[in-house]
Amino acid sequence: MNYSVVVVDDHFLLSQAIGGLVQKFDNFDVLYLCKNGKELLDKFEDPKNIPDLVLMDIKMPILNGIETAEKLKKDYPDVKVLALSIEEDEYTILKMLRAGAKGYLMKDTKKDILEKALLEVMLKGQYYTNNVSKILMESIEKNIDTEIKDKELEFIKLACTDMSYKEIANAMFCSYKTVEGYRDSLYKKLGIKNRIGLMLFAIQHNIFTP
Amino acid sequence: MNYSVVVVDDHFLLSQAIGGLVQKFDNFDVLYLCKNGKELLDKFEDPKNIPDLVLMDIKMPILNGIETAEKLKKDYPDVKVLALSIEEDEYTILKMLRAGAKGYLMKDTKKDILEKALLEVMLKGQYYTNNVSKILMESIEKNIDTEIKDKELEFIKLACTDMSYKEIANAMFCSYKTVEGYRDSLYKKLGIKNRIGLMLFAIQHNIFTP
DNA sequence: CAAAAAAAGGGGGATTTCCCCCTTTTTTTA
DNA sequence: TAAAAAAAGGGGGAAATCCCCCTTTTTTTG
Repeated sequence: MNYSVVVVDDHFLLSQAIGGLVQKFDNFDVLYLCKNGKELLDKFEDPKNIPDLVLMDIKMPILNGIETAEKLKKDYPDVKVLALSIEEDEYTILKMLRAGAKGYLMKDTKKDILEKALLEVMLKGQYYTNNVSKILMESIEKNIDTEIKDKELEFIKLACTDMSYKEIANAMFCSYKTVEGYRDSLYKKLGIKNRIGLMLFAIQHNIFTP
Repeated sequence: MNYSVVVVDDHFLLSQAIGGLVQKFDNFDVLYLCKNGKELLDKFEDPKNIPDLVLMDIKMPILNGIETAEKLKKDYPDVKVLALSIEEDEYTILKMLRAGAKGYLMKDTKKDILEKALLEVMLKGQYYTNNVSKILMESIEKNIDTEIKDKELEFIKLACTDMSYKEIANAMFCSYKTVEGYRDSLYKKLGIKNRIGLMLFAIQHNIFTP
């Protein structure tokens, strides 16, 4: 009996391609494809649509990968989730793993690595590439008390631009004072003292890639 | 008759190793090794010490590669200069080429590339690796009127640090107002409006590598 | 060598950033 | 559901940054 897999990705071409690959693997069958998390959860209403493993993008419209993974962890804890994304920053990857993903693959992963990852997740419960393991290790070493909120992450990315805080507030649809709040809280918890320090932090943690 | 080569580098181990490589090449002989530009120019007093080609580091004590190349261009225009350095920024490479170097090689260049470069410089007058050609092309496209001075370059590198301008002035042994002058002139000629913009520029042009 | 250009230094004001400490609203959690 | 925590917003002052315009000294160049 093969393991059943569902691919969730808003880029239909990509999910089709990946579905095609998975279908060819010996121990796996593709059950169906979805365009976002909402569609997936709707499908799950019918128990025969619940797969062994979900291969899911992070950035998706309506219900994104992290939110979907959290719901799956709560309501369908037996379904394994494997994240599949291009170039996310360290904190997003970390959040996806905290949300219950058993591993994280780059979209340009070679097909035998994909097969290996699928198998390991089904057999051993998880699969981490070198990169991801490194991020995990570092996050354990350094960031015990430094969890960065979504809005703060968004702010950091804009702060790596030559925009003033006033302009950033505009872009984030919030008040200037709120933006100052994000900045102050980040400066405090990251132990930095100015915007250049924030930018250096962002580069070092792949939040911003120049 | 083989071409004669002199290697100039303050790291004696390295210049010995490179000298050894060059000696083995079919068309080249090593005349002698030098530790800096001053030593080289002293040697040149005796005409039989003047080689066909000088393979020279940029960062050296007493007389550096750029200054030496300028003197050679003036007093010994027939001697070809090939720069040999690790990870310099775009503007330093450009300055070395303006000073008369016929090409620029990374220190970790493979030995057949080194041989190829030496031959091409002797036969065709120049050798540019892909990287260097790209920098040259870009400098022609964009930076016609933007030449960055030494002190400005030094300032940019420090501005990519979380130091305040006061601290930078201290580090550069000059007044705070002078540093402000460097900044203002850079902002004007690069068309940027704040320190983040300067940092982005520095990263894009390999002046600062995070 | 004289004129021109560049480097170094400065004054002063407008703006932005930094760093506290505070209130109200929303969200979490026990 | 009540208490606690977090998010959002704000006041205000000190410091840093930005942006002019100016003088003196040094260097370059015709």
